[in-house]
Amino acid sequence: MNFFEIQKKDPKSQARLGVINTAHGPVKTPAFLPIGTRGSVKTVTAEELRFWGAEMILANTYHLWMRPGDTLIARAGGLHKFIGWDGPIFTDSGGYQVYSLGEKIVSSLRGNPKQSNSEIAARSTARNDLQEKGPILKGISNVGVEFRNELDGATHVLTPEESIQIQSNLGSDIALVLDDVPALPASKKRLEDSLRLTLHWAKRAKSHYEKIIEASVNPGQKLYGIVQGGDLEELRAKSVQGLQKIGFDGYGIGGLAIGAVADNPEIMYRVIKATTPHLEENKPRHLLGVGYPEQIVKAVSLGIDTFDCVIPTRNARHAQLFVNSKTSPFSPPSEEGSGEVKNYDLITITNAQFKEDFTPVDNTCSCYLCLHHNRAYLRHLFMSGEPLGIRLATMHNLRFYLDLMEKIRRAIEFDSLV
RNA sequence: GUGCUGUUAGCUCAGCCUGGUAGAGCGCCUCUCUGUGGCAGAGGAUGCCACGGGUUCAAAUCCCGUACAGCACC
Repeated sequence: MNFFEIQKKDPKSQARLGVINTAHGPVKTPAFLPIGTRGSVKTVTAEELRFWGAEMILANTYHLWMRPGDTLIARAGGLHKFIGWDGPIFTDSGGYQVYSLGEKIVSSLRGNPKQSNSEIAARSTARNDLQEKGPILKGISNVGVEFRNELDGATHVLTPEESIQIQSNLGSDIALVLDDVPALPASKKRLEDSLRLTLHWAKRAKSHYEKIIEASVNPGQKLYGIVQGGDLEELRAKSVQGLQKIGFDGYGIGGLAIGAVADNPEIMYRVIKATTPHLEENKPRHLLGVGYPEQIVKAVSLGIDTFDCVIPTRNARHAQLFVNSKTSPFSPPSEEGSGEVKNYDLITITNAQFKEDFTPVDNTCSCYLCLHHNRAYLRHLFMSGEPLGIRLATMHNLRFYLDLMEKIRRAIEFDSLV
């Protein structure tokens, strides 16, 4: 049985319908992975996730390393047993924290919705500087990344080997190599340096993986390389070549859900378009950290197989819910440009307009929230700080995303994607 | 009944002494969030300054009275 099997290719796009066969079972693709950074998809149970159609979840190396510790989890019998989820688990390498923990330092630079390009550039420069010499993220070097743990103030160095070792102890089904995630916009030199480092780390990660995989908590664990290179197409191609030389079971495509790229998805589409043709067809492709529903649909059409993103779960905690609109999910784009089709509204349930709205959040949805409660009640729960509001909203948004993936798979099957 | 203190934004209060037509915190309203941030931030609305007189070029501010509240004493 191959790790990845393509069942059908869409005749009109690069989309693929397939199955990833992991050591803990199959994952139908295209797939969305709910995020459970600390070994928990916030507020929901494994049984609920499975019921809604989640087949694989994502957990985070860095956070579990810090607490409760990967060796403790290994003693518990691995992450699957520890958290009570016997389905496939995908682990991020900690590479993103190179970016996100630097981000925390410059939080005062965030939050302005209408930023000029120069402001975005200033933020990116600040982040890149911090990534090199910031107080929490003390430094990136050939060796690895030095973090100062916020929990106890101690410094820890995460090396490519350590990241693999931790993921081996966790026993995830798909592991990622440690990568450097540069903020965009960034200079060509910064991107070249970053890519050189990421490839250097990837080689060391693979080498360590080969040494320890037999004795790992999960010997069936697969390893993905991560394509970097910022917004420069030639660097992305170079990145793919470098990874192919090392040899991986699949690919993460990184650095496309942050900063200037998040603000302008066209960059993301351009980079994906320039990347996927270089990748082997029979290896799965994961787009790290993306995204909004229309971005997922578009990325699938460009040849992406799996996604993970905080949006459905985090936005739920921030009172924002996805609601289906009347238009067909895959009707042709009305305007030229991205080819995105936005077929939903993102409502903020705390808005005063819902104070006396006694209708369901989404009357086309069959989740627990929509079947049993109305908007006014959900708003009340949020306004009162009742935890149930967050939980119900999380359930609804995950249901929305997992339904979207089901619709996408069906659309590929019946040639009706876009 | 007498004395003292108080009455300013939805709430809790600052400003009064030394006059120049109002502030804070919370709440409320809106926005932002892409390999997690139950976080954080940005912006916004709201006042017959208890009421009635007076002094003054000008009163939340000084003076007099009234109402209401709290405390103390009868």
